[in-house]
Amino acid sequence: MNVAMSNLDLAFAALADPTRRRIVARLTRGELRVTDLAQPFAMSLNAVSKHVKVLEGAGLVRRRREGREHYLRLRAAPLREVAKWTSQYERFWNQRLDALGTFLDQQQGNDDEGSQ
Amino acid sequence: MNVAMSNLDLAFAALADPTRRRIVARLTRGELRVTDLAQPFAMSLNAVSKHVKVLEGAGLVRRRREGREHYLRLRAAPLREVAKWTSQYERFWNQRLDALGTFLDQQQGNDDEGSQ
DNA sequence: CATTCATTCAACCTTTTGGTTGAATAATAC
DNA sequence: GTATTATTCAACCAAAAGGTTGAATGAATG
Repeated sequence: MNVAMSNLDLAFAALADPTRRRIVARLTRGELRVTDLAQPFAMSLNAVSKHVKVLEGAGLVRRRREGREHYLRLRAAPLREVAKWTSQYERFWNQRLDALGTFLDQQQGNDDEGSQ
Repeated sequence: MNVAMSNLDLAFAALADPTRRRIVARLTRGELRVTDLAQPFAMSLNAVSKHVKVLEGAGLVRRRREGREHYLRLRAAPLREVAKWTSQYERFWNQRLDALGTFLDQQQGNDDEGSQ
């Protein structure tokens, strides 16, 4: 992406890819080397290596070099930022819409509420 | 993105763009027409219209047509999913690393903890 | 009805993304 | 010292993303 991205931008962008979210998930069980990490994925090691670098750039992964092996560790701090941003909207969850929302519901609109 | 994406994929992908996150933020104050929405952005109306469609595709925005005007409303349910996914990692925030993590900290590694 | 206004559609363009393959580098093992 | 192993670097590629402009559609307005 663009040059100067905010931390939040970087985190969201990094997490937008499902493979990278799987990597994050796998790293909760402890450190893994790049090769270990790549093992269950149906893509080249190189591809995984790139994904790791994206996560690293977003601060979601920390790398510890030990000889030729690179151990990756989850660093969840950026996830906290994502959670913080997201939970700003808690009051809008539950479809319990505030004043305006309910008003609009009443005047029928196109109400096919069952979608998604 | 690809054909069949999960809801979570769609939500994360939609939120990866800072413009779209701004749109979401603006919609907390109530419904807006596409034109209103586009007004503060330094890009064409068409570009904003596209962003809205992405958000709609991810279920983050609901559209209500009234004559020629389209009123957009926030639908935060997908944000809840994002929050849920994210908060799986709460226990990793705070650098209070679990068993393995602390073990690794002890054997020094390359510990320049102050970054980001 | 002719205009203007609100919006999308369609085509196009450039940059980014996500993947590939084939070296290069550098540490370990034989 | 020569393989082998772990990883990155570099070049390339196709597809997607994010933007543009110009035209189409369809309501509202004079």
